[in-house]
Amino acid sequence: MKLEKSFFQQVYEVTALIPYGRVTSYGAIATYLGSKGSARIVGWALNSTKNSIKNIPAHRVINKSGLLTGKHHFGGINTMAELLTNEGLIIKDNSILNFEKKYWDPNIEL
DNA sequence: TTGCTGACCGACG
DNA sequence: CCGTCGGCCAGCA
Repeated sequence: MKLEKSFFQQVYEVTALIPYGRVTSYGAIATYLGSKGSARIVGWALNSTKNSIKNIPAHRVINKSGLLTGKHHFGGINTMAELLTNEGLIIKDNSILNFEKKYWDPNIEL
């Protein structure tokens, strides 16, 4: 299959496929796209999602430690945590409880 | 056009 | 355990 889409575009697709109440990591998406070391780019792409008209659940994407590193960029410091909490997740100290159980890996699910 | 930066991750000392 | 560095891709001055 030839995906001539840009790395960013692919990030949007994968992020949009994240099920409700699930979370994944930048590295997982990067790995799924074939660029393991491009985890940073994933975060950069998600930053562009704010500018995008599409409703991308970027709040479901966090770092591999289950830490909400990107909460600063959601307009509000608590915005990301509240969004996740609203989905049934539990945020404690900027980290997700039961992260392993709520973890959604595109490499496995897709 | 060149160079720096950014929501990360893994390796090394 | 903690600090530092390289790699990856795209946007911007």
